Amino acid sequence: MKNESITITDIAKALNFSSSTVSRALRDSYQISEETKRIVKEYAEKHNYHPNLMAQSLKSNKSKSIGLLLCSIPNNFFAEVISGVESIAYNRGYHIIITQSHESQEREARNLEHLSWRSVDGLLVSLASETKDMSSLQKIHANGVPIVFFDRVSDCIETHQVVADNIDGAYQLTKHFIESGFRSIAHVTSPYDLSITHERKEGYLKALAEYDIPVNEQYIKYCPHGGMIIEEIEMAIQQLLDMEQPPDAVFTASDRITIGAFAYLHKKNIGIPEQIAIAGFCNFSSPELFNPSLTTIRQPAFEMGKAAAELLIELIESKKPTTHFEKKILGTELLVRDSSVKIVI
Amino acid sequence: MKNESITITDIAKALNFSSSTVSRALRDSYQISEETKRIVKEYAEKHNYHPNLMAQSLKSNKSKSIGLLLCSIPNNFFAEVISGVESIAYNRGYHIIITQSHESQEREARNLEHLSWRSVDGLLVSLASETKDMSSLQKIHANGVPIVFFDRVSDCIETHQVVADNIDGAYQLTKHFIESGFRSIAHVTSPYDLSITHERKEGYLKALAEYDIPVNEQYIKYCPHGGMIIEEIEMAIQQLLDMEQPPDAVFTASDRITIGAFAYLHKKNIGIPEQIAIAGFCNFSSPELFNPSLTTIRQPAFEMGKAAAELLIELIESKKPTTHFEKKILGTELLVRDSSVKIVI
DNA sequence: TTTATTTGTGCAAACGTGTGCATAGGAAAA
DNA sequence: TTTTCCTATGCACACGTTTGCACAAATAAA
Repeated sequence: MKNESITITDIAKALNFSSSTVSRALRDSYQISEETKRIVKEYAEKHNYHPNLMAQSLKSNKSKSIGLLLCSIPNNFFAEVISGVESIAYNRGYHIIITQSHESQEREARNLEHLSWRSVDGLLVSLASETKDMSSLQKIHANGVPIVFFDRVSDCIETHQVVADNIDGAYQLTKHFIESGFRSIAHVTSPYDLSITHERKEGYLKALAEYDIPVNEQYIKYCPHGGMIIEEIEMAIQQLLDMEQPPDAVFTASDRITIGAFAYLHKKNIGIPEQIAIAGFCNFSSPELFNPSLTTIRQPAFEMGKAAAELLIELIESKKPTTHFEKKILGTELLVRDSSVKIVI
Repeated sequence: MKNESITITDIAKALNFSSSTVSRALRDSYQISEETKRIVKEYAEKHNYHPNLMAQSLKSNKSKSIGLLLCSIPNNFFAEVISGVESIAYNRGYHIIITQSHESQEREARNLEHLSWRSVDGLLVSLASETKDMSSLQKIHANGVPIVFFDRVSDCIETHQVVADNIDGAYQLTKHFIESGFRSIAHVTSPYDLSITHERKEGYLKALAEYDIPVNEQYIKYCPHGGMIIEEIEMAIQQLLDMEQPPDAVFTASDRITIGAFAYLHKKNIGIPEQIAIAGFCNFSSPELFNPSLTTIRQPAFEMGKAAAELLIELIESKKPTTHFEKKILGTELLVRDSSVKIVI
């Protein structure tokens, strides 16, 4: 890599061409004769030439990199998203720069700043649950950096969005609870302001309405930090259990909340699903091994990553400014297991 | 980022200095008067100047990036490693480029090639289980790119290594099995050639020897693809179960093998731990929720990532060639749960 | 006063590519 | 034959930074 690297100038000298001719030959310019192209390409191939990406970047003002803004890497959902993004980016010649917000608005803003210094060509963003102030994101976007939202989206910027079908997923799960015989279904969910929170609640309410089950606002609990703080999950569950009419089932809205709530019920020796059934959104890898096996709604995380990356690269490479933006909604998968099955006594 | 970006030349023009003076002032060169430095820095601060990293890279031939070569991102162990690496790299001004080998030697070689084209300043490598040919790695290293191994290490290159204390972890777990009353302890492990395989087997054998338990070679099963192919795990377990004297406990050597084996026993309705106990290396996040709760040895993945990144950056930035290399061994944690407890009938 | 030294600044080249413009040589048209 | 046009190539500069060297001005030493 250090010693063996050949430059265009080296090739030019060796073949007695000018560096511009070599450059054009390698890029298949129409101005160069076939003969010359052949000679140059052969020599380049033989000497294992590869363009210096830093020089290209400097010249073209394109870094061939895309920034990824998400909550936490060791979270199965995001890890799968990353994997999906990588699979596309790799083949299109982009590399990805990952930053973690850990749900903190302040870290998110700092990360955005860093990414812009790195002059990324575009951004894939899943908002931190804390985030209310979108100004830094809007500023970057206004400066011409394309952005694609995934998972936790926002309308503060007019651009593509890639999400799971949160409404339908929540609807299917709630419906499943109802059809299994549960009537008092609680909902423990993410911070109030997130897009996913609204959508999942919408699906939940839709199912309840369809079966004429009255909505009990006491049954809906928000976790302001998205479950980053385990106590907020535990408190929510405990409040539900302490109610005069505790729910007989609980629908949890995210990976962390689902696992946290499940673990808390375990810790408190509360029978699942006898005392309370539980199921929710979760991309954890082996919920079938849980005790009892856990009913989940899986999001197509890998595909979401792929789709988001494809849309972003399209935006980056498009010549004319894009005017029509797409909201890509990918289907979820309800996997019914023991934690949501009514046990008739 | 696009519009607002100010260059050194802009500052120079605005303040009527030459660009070299500005450059030196910003880098605190002793040649520049305090007064000038103050003026330049103030202006830079005010106009939100940030150096163009691509230009710096081109000039210095340092990309300020480090390549990460690992098996799979959505594997909790590696996800935690990445997070650890990121936490260090971020603060030291490096960004990381992640590539996945999916345990394939061929993809690993391709990734290495790509990373060298990207002119990374250094590499963090955990070998794919298939890999036998180290020549491409050695070539890159010979060209002056520092490399630090983590987890799956090799002696083919003289450099730093960061590993978990595999011998002790395996020893502790095997000892725990023995002290719980198990005597026929099988070992399902990774491909024969990996460093971790040897070390974990060594700890296993050490514990057996200590308690004068004869080694049954039939009890040791290798998974040539490290469990990427689920069938090889299932076959290994089935072979153990089919033996005339089947083992009463099995020690599994990696995340994937542990989960795969556990799931297979589930599927086959084999009582854990009554018929066969199981425990192993596993960085899965919630093994206490399994049915039964799963005894694991946790590796300090996040710390391993941090340590590896620190060593690598030290290598990259060191002026004189490093001659003394370190093998950093980080302690593991045995978490005893129900899957490894002898049930007395 | 002259000479030597220090201090602060600018010039110009370099890193490796890409590209607008000029031009030499040859072919085709007049 | 002269003029026009096309083809293939080279020149020179730009991208933003860094750095060796030169040099002017100010100061210190002789």
